[in-house]
Amino acid sequence: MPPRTAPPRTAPPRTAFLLAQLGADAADRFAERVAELGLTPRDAGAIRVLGHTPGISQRELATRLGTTPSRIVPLLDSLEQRALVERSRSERDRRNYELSLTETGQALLAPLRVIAESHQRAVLAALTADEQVQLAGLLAKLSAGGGLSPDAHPGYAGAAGSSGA
Amino acid sequence: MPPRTAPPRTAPPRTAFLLAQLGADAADRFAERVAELGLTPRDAGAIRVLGHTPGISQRELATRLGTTPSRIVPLLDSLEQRALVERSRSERDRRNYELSLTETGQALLAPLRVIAESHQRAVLAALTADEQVQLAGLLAKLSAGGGLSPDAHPGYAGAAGSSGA
DNA sequence: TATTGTTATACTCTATAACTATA
DNA sequence: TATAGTTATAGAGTATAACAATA
Repeated sequence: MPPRTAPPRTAPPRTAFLLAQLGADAADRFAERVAELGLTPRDAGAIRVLGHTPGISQRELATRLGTTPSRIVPLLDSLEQRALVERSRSERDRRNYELSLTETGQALLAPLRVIAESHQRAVLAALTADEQVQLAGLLAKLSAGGGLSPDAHPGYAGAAGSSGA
Repeated sequence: MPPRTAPPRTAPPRTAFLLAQLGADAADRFAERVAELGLTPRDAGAIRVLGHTPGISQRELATRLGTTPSRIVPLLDSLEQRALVERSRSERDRRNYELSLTETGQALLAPLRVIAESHQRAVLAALTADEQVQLAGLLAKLSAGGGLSPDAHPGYAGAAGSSGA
C-alpha cells in the first residue's frame, strides 16, 4: 500500500481551464433561469443597473455593461417595447436620455434577486457552507487585482468554445 | 468601534457571477496567449485532443470539443492548410477520416503546454500556493457533479455579455 | 468642434438541414 | 437505410464608422 498521499503543493495543471469551464456553465445556467422571466442576461444586467442608478445615459449604461452605445439601442428598444424601461430626454442637455425603470420594470427587481439567489445556491450546491465561504473569499481575492468591472462580463467573443488547456 | 466581524456563514450574493466573470476573463487571456502561436482556443483544443487520441474521426472530434461536425470542417481545413493536421481515409470504413497531427503539429504540443502553465500561473497569481491548491480542490468538487466534458466549454452563445446578477 | 444617440454595414460564430459518398 | 463528411443557408451577436440633432 502506498503511503498516505500528502496534499499537493501546487494546483493541478487544468485549474485555470476548470475555472473557465465552470464560469461558462454558471453563465449558461443563469441565462436559462432569467429566460423564465422573458429576459436575456443582458436585459437582466440593464435592469439591475437601472435599478441601482436611475437617470443614467445610454453611453453610461453601455460602459457599465461593457458594450458599445450602438448595442444599447436595440437592447433598450426591446425593453421599452415591453414597457420595462423609459427613455426621457434630459432637460439640461437634450442630447441625452435619462433612463429609468417603469413600475413594471421595478417589479422585476425582486424576482430577479430571487432567481440570482437560487441560481447561486444551485451553482454552489456541491460545496458545504464553509467551503462556499472559502470559495467566495478566493474568488474575491482573484478579482481584486484585475480590472474587472462590477456589472459586466468581458464577453466571450474571442474565447468561446473549447480551449483544451 | 464595532466588534471584530465574525467570518460570514454564507457566500456573499455575487459569488456565482464572480465565478462566471473570472472564468470569462481567464478564457480571454488564454485566447490572447495561444494567439501568439497563431492559434485560436479551438485550434489549441483540437491539437490537444489529437495529441492524446490520434486516429479519431471528425465526428468524434466534434463531440470531444462540444461542437457540431459542420464546424469541424473549416477548423480542420485551416489546420490542414497550415500542415498541422492530416486527414487520411480509413481503410476499414472509407467514409471516415483518421485524424492525426503532422510532425509540425506535434511540435506545437510542447509550447502549448508551456503556454497553458504560464497562463495558469498568471490567472492564479493573486493567491498563495496553499490557496491555489485550495481553489483547485473546490473547483474540482464543483465540477464533479455536473456533466462537464473534459475538453469542451459549453460555449457562451446563450450567455455572453453582462448579466448583472 | 465635440458629443449623444442612431443607423448602416460587415464580420464572426453558430447550428440546421440538404447533399455526396460510402456502407 | 443509415452514417461520415460537406456545403448552403440563416440566425444571433458583435464592433466600426458614418449620420442627425444638440451643445
